[in-house]
Amino acid sequence: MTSGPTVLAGGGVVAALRAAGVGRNEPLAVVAVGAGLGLASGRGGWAVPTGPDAAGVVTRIEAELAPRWVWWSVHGSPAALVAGGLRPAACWDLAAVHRLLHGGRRDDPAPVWAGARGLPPPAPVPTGGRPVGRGQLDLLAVAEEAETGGDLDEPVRPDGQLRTDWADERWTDPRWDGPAGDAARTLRRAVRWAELALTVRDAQEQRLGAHIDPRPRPGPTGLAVLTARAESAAELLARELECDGLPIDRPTAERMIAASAGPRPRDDADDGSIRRARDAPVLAHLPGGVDLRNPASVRSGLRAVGIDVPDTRSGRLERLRGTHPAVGALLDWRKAERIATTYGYRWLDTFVGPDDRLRGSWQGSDGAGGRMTAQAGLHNLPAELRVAVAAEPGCLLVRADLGQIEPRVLAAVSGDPALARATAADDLYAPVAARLAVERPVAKIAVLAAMYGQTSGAAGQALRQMRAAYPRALAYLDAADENGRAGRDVSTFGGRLIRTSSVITGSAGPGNSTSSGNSAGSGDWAAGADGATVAARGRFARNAVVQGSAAELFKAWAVTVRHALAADRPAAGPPGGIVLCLHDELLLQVPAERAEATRQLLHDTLTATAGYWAAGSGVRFVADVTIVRRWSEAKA
DNA sequence: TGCGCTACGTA
DNA sequence: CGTACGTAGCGCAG
Repeated sequence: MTSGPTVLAGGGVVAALRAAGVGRNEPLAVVAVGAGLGLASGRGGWAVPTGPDAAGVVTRIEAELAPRWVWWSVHGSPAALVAGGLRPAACWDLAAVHRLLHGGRRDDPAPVWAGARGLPPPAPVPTGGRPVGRGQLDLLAVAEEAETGGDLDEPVRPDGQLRTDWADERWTDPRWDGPAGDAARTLRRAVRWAELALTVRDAQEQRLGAHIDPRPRPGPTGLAVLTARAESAAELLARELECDGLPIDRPTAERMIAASAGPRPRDDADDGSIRRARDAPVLAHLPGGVDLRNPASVRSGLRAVGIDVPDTRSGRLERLRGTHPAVGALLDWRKAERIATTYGYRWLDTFVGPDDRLRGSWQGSDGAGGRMTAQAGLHNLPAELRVAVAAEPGCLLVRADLGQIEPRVLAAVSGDPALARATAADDLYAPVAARLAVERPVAKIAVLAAMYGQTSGAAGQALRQMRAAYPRALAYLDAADENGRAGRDVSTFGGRLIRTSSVITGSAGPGNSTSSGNSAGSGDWAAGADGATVAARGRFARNAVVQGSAAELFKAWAVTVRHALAADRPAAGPPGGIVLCLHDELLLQVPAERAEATRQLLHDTLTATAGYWAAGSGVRFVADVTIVRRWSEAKA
């Protein structure tokens, strides 16, 4: 270590790594800095001055050696590599695996390191590089760290935590190198940083391997490790989705927006008159002075024409469509207004690039159960706008969705043999209905009520029947509910820790009203909450174990599809790829002549994924695949 | 300016 | 008093 890492020329890096024994699927940590790359494997560390071609060098290593790339977070320095075209087959995302093991949504190296070393999590550090949350105390801590940390080339503080000025990955601080920087020294730090990443990975894998599988399964690698790999790849996929975008037929999008919002306004005054024109048909049915964008005003306006409603939600008003012309006009207006405000010209101009691709940021795992999330409306595009999502010339869209994934996942994770038998049917609700001796719609309500915790209405009786028919599935859900009520953390099937004790969501979530923030310890968690809040936390946990496990299966499938598509990459022409992930649905764009083969690929990959994910459970998963030009042509 | 509320889009 | 998420406009507090 005193002699420093080996310095490799960019051209000779593949040969040198191969000579050192770096091979397929073998962990190889990478850190990209301005001057080049820091690489580390179990066989050594290498500094690779690349200049601006870092992505090219890494891509060559990938093509020749296909290691398992290890990075602190794909949102960190590797983001530039992905943006530069790197499309690796395998990776290990320390932050993603950290979230799997410890819950939460932290993405910065400091808590990842702390988690791997069994240290308490450090205070959050925003992009600015300064801790937040306790004000001056943390500023003092930073100063203290600089004083007591000793060697600036040593990333670990005396207390075992990471130095924050290392963790923010900006090693060109003039305190160290002077304003001009010192490229060689920065590269040495990058290698050290990569070596640390490798130690974190090893600790994570050991911890994952120690996870006791909920059900016995064949093969040497437990589900937790496989899930860690899939979650890592899902974060990578998220970056790729950000880069590649969703193909949009811009003229059609413009036409759809114009139909709802009117023509594109030339200026503010024009915008005002277009808005007034949109409002006019509704206001004609209401007394003067009503503000359509103010629910309270709308409610009093409706009362003035004899419609008395506690709120003006569309679900409530829909039933009153026939009673007064104002109702229908208002509902139609609301739909148009949604397009105009959220998915209008501003949305188009902001998120659809000159190459007619809709791009937003993606998270591979967010929220309670670790679903993927996306911005820019990618996850809540109104159905009527899907007509504007269209394959480019020479390509087709392939849409695949997992049928009834949540009850099937419930059957797998709970190990309920009767529910597992029901998954043999394409329509799971049919055998459930037969078993409960009820109509199919009732069976569906009963299953959903069990998973979501609904207690009111027709669900009550059906729920009792469910409990009798599928006791093991219901016991699994009830246990999650009870854990949530008590503030005990729960786990998904793949081993994701769901912290019921500190999650903060909306008012319906477990962290509402009186218990502001996450400061409350788990001890007074249940005691301080009222009955409704406790019940909400129970429902949250009940749902999270199913939704979260389903998210893991979905992502495992998605990244398997991604991998298979890359292996199938045509010699010439555009490669096929995933362009959208939507909880239980994949949207692919592929060359037209490959569409049918892609259909088969989707089924095969699901079989393979479910084969290990739900091994031994007897649960069948099904995908519905349609090949279309436009997303709207796929049946819902 | 920031936050809670209402509302509505998706799964 | 069925879950999760993202986005926008309004009203209010600061």
